[in-house]
Amino acid sequence: MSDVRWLSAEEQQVWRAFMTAVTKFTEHLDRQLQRDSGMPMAYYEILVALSEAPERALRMSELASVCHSSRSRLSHAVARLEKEGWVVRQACPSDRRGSIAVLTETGFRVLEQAAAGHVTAVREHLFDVLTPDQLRSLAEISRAVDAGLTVQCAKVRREEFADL
Amino acid sequence: MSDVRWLSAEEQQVWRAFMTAVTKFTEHLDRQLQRDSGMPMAYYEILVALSEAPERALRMSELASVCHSSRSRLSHAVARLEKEGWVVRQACPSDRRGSIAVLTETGFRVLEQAAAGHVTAVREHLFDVLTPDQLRSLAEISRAVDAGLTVQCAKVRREEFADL
DNA sequence: CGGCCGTTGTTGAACCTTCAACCAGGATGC
DNA sequence: GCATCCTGGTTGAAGGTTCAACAACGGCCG
Repeated sequence: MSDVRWLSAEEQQVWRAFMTAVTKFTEHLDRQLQRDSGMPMAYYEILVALSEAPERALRMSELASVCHSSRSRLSHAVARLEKEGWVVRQACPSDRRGSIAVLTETGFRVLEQAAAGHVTAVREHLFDVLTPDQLRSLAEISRAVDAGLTVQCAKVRREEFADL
Repeated sequence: MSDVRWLSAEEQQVWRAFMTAVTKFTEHLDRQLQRDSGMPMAYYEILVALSEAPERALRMSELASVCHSSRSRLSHAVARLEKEGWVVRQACPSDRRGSIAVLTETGFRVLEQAAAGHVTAVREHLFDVLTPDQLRSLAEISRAVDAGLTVQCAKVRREEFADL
């Protein structure tokens, strides 16, 4: 257990700088959306996903995977979005278990409004403060981290299988 | 209002890759800590901050600023940590409004345990998947984003003053 | 001193997320 | 057909965060 590879002083610096930036950044975006459009970022992303889908509709499970959200979370979220009148749920014709979330016209207009402020904030605090080189790096880094997590999760799933 | 500088296709790709990576990464860390040590990452960071402070003690307001946390959040969090016996609150001798959070011996040991798994996860999914060059980039990028947010917040505060 | 304002910290309500439990419907094997 | 298992989706409770309101204290200036 004591064979932990602790972080060096420089590594700690990088790590903390990273976490600070990410925390402040996402907090800023979240607050902006909440203040200007009355929804947290997770809900905004649900609306975006729906708006880009054919017919502006997606099955709950697909929507969950597109949004990197758990089924449960999505269920609660869509319930709220439905109460606002931004989304409606329809029965799925091909699978009677299924539920299809559809973006309403009202929801689409709300999304358009929200997008303006959100994109502006993203540009202002991410794209405007980075050089083109840094942006390319960020893309690479993001893909590497994502890939690392995906591999790891596959490995964990294999181990779970091994347990049974 | 329509003078929004929307994102180009490439910019959108970078933006989504970034958000996906960050979301998955923080979610992974949070889940790891919750599972193995029974605390969310925000609470872990409170314990870390206390452990590094002289006497392992900090005033609530300082603790809040070190952890980038609101007073309210910290108050709730410390209440929970106190219930676990990991932290105790003492009156501040120099300022009778003040409250001082102190890490207990139990809390310190819990933190040591938690740190092993946490640092391992961070190394595995961040440091191990990035090249030294990418790490240097990431540090720069983080600092740039952080700086951009800090400037912006200062500007907002000035505008609030202007309103009055 | 006494009034006023800013700071410190807590509280409760509302909201969001997580987790475990659950129901209903498909899919598979006998 | 039916027993079994897996999948899709919802629900309620527990825990975390946010926001607004508040109480208590310090600091400042008349």
